[in-house]
Amino acid sequence: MSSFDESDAFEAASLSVRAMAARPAPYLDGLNPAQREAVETLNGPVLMLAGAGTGKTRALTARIAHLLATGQARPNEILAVTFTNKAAREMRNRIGGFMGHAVEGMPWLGTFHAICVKLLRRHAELVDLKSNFTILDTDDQTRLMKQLIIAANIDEKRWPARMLAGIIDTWKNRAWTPEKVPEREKDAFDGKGVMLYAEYQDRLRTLNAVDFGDLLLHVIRIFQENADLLEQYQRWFRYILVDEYQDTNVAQYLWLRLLAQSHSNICVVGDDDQSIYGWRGAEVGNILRFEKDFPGAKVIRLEQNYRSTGHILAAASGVISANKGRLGKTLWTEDDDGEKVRLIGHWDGEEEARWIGEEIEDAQAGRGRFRDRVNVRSISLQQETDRLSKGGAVSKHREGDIHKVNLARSQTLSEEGKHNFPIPHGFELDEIAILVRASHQMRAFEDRFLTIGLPYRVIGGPRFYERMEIRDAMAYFRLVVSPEDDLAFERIVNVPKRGLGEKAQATIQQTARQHGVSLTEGAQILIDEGGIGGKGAKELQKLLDQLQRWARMAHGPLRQVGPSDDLIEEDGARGMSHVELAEIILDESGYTAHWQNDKTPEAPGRLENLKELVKALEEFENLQGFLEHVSLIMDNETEDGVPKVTLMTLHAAKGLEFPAVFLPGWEDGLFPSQRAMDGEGLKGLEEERRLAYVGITRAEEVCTISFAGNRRVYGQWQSQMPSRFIDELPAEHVEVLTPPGLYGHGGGMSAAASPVDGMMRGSDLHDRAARADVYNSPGWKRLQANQGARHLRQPQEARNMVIDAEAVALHDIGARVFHQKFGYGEVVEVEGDKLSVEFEKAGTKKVVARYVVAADAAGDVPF
DNA sequence: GCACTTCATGTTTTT
DNA sequence: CATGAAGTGC
Repeated sequence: MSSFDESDAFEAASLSVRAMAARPAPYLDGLNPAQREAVETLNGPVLMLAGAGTGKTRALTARIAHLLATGQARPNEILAVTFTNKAAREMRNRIGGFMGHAVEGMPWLGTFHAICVKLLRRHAELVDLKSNFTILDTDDQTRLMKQLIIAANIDEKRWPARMLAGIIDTWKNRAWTPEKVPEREKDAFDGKGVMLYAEYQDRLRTLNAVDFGDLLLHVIRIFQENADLLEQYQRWFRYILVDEYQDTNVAQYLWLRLLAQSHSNICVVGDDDQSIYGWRGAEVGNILRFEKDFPGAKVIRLEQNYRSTGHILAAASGVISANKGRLGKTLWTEDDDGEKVRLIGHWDGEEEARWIGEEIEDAQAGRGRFRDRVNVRSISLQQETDRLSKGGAVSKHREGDIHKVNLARSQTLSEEGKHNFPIPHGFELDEIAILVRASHQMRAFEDRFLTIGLPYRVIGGPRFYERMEIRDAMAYFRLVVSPEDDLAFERIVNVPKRGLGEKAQATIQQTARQHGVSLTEGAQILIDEGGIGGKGAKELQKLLDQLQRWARMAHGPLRQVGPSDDLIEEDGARGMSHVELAEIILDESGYTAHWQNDKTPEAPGRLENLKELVKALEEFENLQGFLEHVSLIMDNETEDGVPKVTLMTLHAAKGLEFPAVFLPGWEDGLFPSQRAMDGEGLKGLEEERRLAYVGITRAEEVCTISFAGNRRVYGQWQSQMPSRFIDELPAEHVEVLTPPGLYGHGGGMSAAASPVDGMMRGSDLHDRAARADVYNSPGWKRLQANQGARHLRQPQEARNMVIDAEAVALHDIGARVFHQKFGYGEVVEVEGDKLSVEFEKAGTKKVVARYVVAADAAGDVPF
């Protein structure tokens, strides 16, 4: 569990304790006046402008608690919409905390999509669907579109399916059905976009399927075409709350407007400065226009920030103030100024990763510049006790209104208000995050952290349910649950290989189409007609039989349909759980074996994932329930309890907070990203700037921004200019650290570095040019002048050299060594200061010699 | 139908 | 550079 989750859990728990003390309205405790107003203004439209870290979720959940506690609404009369399942879950938990018991009901608290699924299952027939429709994910969508593109005889290379998917998605975000796509967009996709869109919708209807966009659009259509039904729901949802309103797209806006227009009891919460999903269809305009859309709206600004120190907040405000057309908020804090935002330039991306790695090690151990760190910070008692108790350093308990906290020196403090806590140590790893603009930037850090054995976790990346093996397995499950799921059939007919190649599959398609049946049935007909022979026919028949058998097993008590003896015997297995069934399916289909026989390095991991999938099944009643769940939920957080540094994109970081944040790669072209600016011009730049704002405001205590003078982009070394956002940082809130790689080396950097490093650095000429760029940036100069550069520490290279000399001498081929992360192994190759080591558990890895010690000296690792 | 090659491509991604 | 998709040869 990450830090924010835990602190929330604690807060919820402690609040529920208060509730039991029978106070009248516990959810009002500790709210500031603005929050309180937001909670108590129940009727009419409310726009809650909540800046970063201003207790938005707190206010939102308290508002719901207030609605319930005052009897204004019953739990099922509140429609509360979020964007993520995580946010919905958190809200549910918090309300539970306020109310002192689990919230029964609240069936309409969820994501837009989850709520729409619910509505659509009820009224599917109104849009020509059956209520058991399947929800396609992006992969299914593109495959389907690819078929349509090929069928329409369009060059699939010039007009790829992914592009069409993107276009249609954009249209759906704007609530454009094929007929409503405006004239100016009609030349999209070689002029065939609209046609393909219409065909795609047709295909979906025949497949009894919808995509994510449809969930919204179908419901909108139902409401528009059935006034009585709409009215019913308008009456039903007496109060509407929307989180992250700045992220809503046109379709979501229309959806909300339909439901809210009768009573206008709609409260939206958002921050225009944190709108970072414009490229995905989010319309900042929705929040900017709210007062016009809902006349008489009360605008409440939450401006007191409880998260970041003064300097951090001021730096963030300075950057965002460059944007135009903001609703405008002035964030302030009672907190101390704290440490200034730290800014540092590096020679290149690797140096940057190396430096951050060392900073983290120092911070973690309370070493180096963190050694004397006694950070006095005003925070709430809960936060502090929670923070410290994670390290097992303190115990905490309550006596009435008094918290007892046993720190190194025992302190007794009253519960309310803020206190100054000396923090006599650095940071735990899970209090540190590195936030990057693009996920490929993570690599440098992963490489580095692996080498030095620093535990890290990557948030985002390929998600669990998007992985090939998981999708394959789920296709099997889908097919068992609904044999007419053609997309699932296509996916797995030949996985594992059954000798059913392109040709055979095309024949199945053809047969199915001729008879107007599903692929499963088509395949059976094909076999019966003898249209397919040999090994393929045999394998196909086997698959079809298996599918039927699994389906019977899935349906519990069997009707007397089993024709053969062994099927009857299988009936004995009717009490079988869906978990066992899943295992059987994966086994008998040969899918497990398929990966067991696979010798690629990923195979073991994939098998591991399959095991996890089966484990995840346990939480559901049956396969159907599970499939419904995963089609909407795509999150994936596995925790092993080891504190780790978090690596993620700025986008993924929205809504989170960390005591220490590193923001690397602030270079023009990277951040702000060139593409964002090319595509959307000023609009794109402003969104990038909001991203910068989001990044800085994630930090509670220490925020470190960095850039590199050189970076390898697509294999080519490029010299980089510091980001224009660096120019926009208000100098008085920034401390410039001298880049170690650029200090005290003269021109002899390449020569002084190790041979390997020397090679990686490229020519001297290039070096000089790049260095000039770094120092010529206006922002850099200004900051230098303002701050006066301070010497930071001994240059990195020089420190390493000494150790390297020892390390290289120590390890020869054949030596048994120990590595902090990979364990014991044997040196198989030596190249300068890099060793190839065959580890007993981790396989063969390249590591830097100084991070490995002779096996018998494993006790005193030199870091 | 499969293994090996060449070739283009290269943000962000709540559901 | 490094990854994935499409193309080529067996």
